[in-house]
Amino acid sequence: MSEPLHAHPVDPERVAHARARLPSREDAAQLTSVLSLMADPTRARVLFALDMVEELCVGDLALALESNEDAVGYALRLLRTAGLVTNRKQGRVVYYRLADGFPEPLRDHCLRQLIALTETSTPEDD
Amino acid sequence: MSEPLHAHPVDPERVAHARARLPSREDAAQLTSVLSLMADPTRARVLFALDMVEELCVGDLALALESNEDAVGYALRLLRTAGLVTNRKQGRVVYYRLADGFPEPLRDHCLRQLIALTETSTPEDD
DNA sequence: CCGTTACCGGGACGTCCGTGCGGGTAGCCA
DNA sequence: TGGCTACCCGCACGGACGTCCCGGTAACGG
Repeated sequence: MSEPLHAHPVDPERVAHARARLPSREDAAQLTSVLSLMADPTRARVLFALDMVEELCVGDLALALESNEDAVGYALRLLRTAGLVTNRKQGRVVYYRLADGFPEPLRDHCLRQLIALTETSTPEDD
Repeated sequence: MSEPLHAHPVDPERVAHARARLPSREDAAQLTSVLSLMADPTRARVLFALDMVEELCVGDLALALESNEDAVGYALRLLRTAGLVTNRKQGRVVYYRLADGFPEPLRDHCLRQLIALTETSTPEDD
């Protein structure tokens, strides 16, 4: 059989310690769903752009990212659905910006920190 | 034609501003590749666990996560390949821990901040 | 009023990713 | 030495994801 019956922990203390304060699968899923949203080049760059210039319409966003409207539109749809960005419609132009409730830790600690990361270089990926 | 020729930016200033300091696609890709590694419930929880108890072997890790060895093994393989964790083999047991070069910003600002996020609650996901 | 622009939405397709399964190796124990 | 344990690896399947393509709607302009 290949199914694990690793019935005897090697270090039961640590197992208990870890298991006790580990996020539940649901919490982890919720967390990773947010991370997944940022874990895409297009969406991440959309967020970066909006973090910098506050507000942009779809076409301009596509221009700034040097991408096409399809990709940007799809990215915005997901971000909007998740509540990370909001839109304001003026005439036939739709302006997007980071949502008011955009998680500050994400913005301050992740978005910006991670940009710094890429500037120095991430860990070796060999 | 469906292809956008949105030739005239609505707000050229902001477009230029954003485009100028936007991470390149490669940088973004590199960044998101790291994020993608964390954007998975199993891998994220593995990292959380290792951040707490410093060192765990594969079987114990599976126990702590209440997962199976297959999932954990696969997660560890990717994390190891990316250089985010290191392993130490003692007898037939392999102990894993966060790599020395584990990006501190990731650890301090993301891992822990994000755990706090899930405890209070993430943004509305309606 | 007709055409164009800016954007949204759905469907189809190719691709990647995580999981489960089976087999393989190295170390322990009797 | 033989069996068992802890772990790694490769493969095939299913599902999710992103992109392309097309049609649809609402606003502006002549």
